Amino acid sequence: MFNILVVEDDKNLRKLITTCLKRDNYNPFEAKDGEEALHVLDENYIDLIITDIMMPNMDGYELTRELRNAKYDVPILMVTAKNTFEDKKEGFTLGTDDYMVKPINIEELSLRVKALLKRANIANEQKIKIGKLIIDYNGLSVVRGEKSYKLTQKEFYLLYKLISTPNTIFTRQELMEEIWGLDNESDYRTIDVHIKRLREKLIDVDEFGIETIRGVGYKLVLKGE
Amino acid sequence: MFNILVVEDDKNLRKLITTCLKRDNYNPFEAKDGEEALHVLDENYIDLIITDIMMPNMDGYELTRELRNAKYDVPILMVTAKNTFEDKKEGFTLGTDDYMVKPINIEELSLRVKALLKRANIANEQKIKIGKLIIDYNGLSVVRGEKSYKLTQKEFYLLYKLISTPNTIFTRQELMEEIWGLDNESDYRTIDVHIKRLREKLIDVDEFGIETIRGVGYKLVLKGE
DNA sequence: AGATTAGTTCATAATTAATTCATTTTTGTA
DNA sequence: TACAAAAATGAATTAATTATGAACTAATCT
Repeated sequence: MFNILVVEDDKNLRKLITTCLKRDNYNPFEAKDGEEALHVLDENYIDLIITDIMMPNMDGYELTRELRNAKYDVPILMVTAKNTFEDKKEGFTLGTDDYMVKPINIEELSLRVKALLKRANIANEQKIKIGKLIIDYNGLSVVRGEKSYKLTQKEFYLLYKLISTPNTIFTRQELMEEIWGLDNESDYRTIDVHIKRLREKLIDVDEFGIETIRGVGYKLVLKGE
Repeated sequence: MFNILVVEDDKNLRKLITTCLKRDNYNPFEAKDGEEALHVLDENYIDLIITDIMMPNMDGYELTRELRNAKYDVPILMVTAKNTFEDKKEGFTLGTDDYMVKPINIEELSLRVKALLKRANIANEQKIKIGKLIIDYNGLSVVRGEKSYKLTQKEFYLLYKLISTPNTIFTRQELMEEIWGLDNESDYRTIDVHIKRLREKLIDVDEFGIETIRGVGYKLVLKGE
């Protein structure tokens, strides 16, 4: 599932686009200007950005410039009423990937999003972002900045399961069936040991914690900053 | 210097486009329909294709279909008078990357070509740079300043695959299918041996390292600079 | 043909993940 | 507070995977 950020100050258009994206099985995020977009990007892993140009506070050009300066290479699709060649040139020069002129055909937008995702080669990225932490399914690792915590398969899948639905208790049986398989006969203590090792390895990760619910199972809780 | 193939039956437009491409320091090739395009592609390495849709013999749709069927992933930009949503949908569905409606602004075409090449870069760029290191596809070597590490074909392709998407684990099966071919029956230990030799040869390259993910595969990680 | 190089296979050693088990610690509650 | 149940922990064990050296085969060059 791809995470797509829609940056657009016109609420109606924004809703129209996100609705369409949802229908196409994307996971849309919203921001009403560049500044808000940067915040969303800080907290979430985003696969593609659709942005308007003219917006209050920080416009689409500025947003694009900021991102490219920060070597952030996410595909960007500009959607705007500005139709002169100079405007397009400005957009492309700043590093946008595609440019559509309003009024846009929402279906064409969908096609272009798909083409861009394909070309950007992010066909199967699976990452969960929590603050500055990135849970990287493809790399089986937890990364924050330079630091990378290496987990083993079982450890990672266990963490991934817990973190996919935070604040929800999973019984040992559920975890066992999901990660070890339905027929597995292993002792439930095995899970305890893996939980222990996870806690140990991620001792200085303060974005979340794994809590024991006595008599029930485990849950992962996100911690406020 | 990028090689760009222009497929267009209208001679005037074709010349206009190629002239513009030359001015932008691209190396244009020409074809007047899909069939001719296939011949050009047979004989030359092409980085990007600009194609009309309506042409005699083989049209742009058919050309795109042929190429994508053959798993030929070159970026394609369609330029056409067909402006209905259905036409665009057809184009994008077949696997085109961008779509421009005639009459086209030749300068915008140039911008879009540039954006596409940039985005497709990883796939077509024959050299990858990492700090002072250059991974040279043509020379099958890794070069830093004066020093050059010579790799064999298999070793190089393996490294190249891993380094094209760093921090991502590739299973032995994926690597085998990609480098040895889908039908290959070789032992997975073969990969281990090549990995070993790579590590050996590149022992004093500290820009990256190849990590074993036990039970999964291998991944290449870039080291902090 | 003979020599050189690249690639593969194989047996064995080394390493690591996963599991089990025994013991200690924690927790809820009678 | 004491007790029993549950969970945490450390250590040992087991099972599986990977690394490695060397032999072998195939391909290429002279």
